Amino acid sequence: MATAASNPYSIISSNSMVHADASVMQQGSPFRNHQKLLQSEYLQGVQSNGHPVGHQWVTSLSEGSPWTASLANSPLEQQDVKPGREDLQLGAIIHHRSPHVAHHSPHTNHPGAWGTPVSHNSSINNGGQPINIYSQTGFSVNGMHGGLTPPPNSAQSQSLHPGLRDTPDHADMGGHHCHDHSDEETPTSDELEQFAKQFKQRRIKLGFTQADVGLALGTLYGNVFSQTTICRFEALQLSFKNMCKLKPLLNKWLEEADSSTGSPSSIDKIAAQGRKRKKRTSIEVSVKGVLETHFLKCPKPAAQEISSLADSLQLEKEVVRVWFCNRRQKEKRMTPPGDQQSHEVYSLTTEPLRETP
DNA sequence: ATGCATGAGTA
DNA sequence: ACTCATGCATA
Repeated sequence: MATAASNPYSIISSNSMVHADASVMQQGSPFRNHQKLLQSEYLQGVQSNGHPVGHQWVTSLSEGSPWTASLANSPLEQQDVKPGREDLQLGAIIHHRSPHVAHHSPHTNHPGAWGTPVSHNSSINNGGQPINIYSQTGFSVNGMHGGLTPPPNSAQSQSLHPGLRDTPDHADMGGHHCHDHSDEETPTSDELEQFAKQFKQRRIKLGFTQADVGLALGTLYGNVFSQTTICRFEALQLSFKNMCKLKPLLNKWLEEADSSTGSPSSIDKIAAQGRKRKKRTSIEVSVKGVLETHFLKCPKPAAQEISSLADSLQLEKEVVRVWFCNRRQKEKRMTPPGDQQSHEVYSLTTEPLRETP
């Protein structure tokens, strides 16, 4: 009796219309839940004739097949294509990441290896140049933070030093100058955890939803993020490297956010184009169990094995393959499933301590 | 908050 | 074909 009564095969339902009015994704912000209001046409007032950057968000989607349309839509990447206005990417913020990333342990039983920050070069190049701040526009047009009246709370702001971190350790790469960037050095997993928690607190206090932050990052720095990503950041459900990359951005936003409390920040959003996406196949719990079992035995099944597995489970091979990919990714997150990084001392089963005043 | 999915970059 | 970063859709 799972919900997946429909055949996993014919999931090519064409009824997956884009309902943009779905506003059910709040994580329970006590303040107010903003709407999504996507699909808004974002028109560039100034359009360069030659438009050096090839950003195509105003896609036309000349698709012929469902989700096979290969649009070169890369919303954001650390390489280029900053979906911002014309005022950011002029400087060619291109930079390359490290030539080599030495990390790849064959074993998968020990995902929590974040205690040892190996050499992670800070691939986040934040020039930190004085970007022009938001151009405040009519803040009620989008129905955004027009009503955002954060209580002038300025009390319990903890002491967060953005950019005051001791260099953890990076003993590798013999013979190189240590750039004296007292800012974005590789944080420790502990610092990340703290920051994430801090960030969440502040965010909520300021009355922003995860989605808001994601959008704001886009308008502020040109990197839009979804609610999902923000959520995962707060929950430390990203890879270590990914966390490191996002931290400075979110940190920046934090500063902006509480430095301009009450001020209308222009939050325009970029229209999300409609790109057909395959309907999410829901795998029955029983089937998931089987997959899990297989995963424990062999996290990386060969193609053929996947085929047979898919066959016996009556799933598309692709679905099974993706499942394994996602499963592997999950193992690599900072907070692996089942592991609770309870930071507070609440009543534990093994601890008779339960006095919470 | 998460599960399944997409796509660029790699090996 | 995999990893990785990321997000739509959904629970």
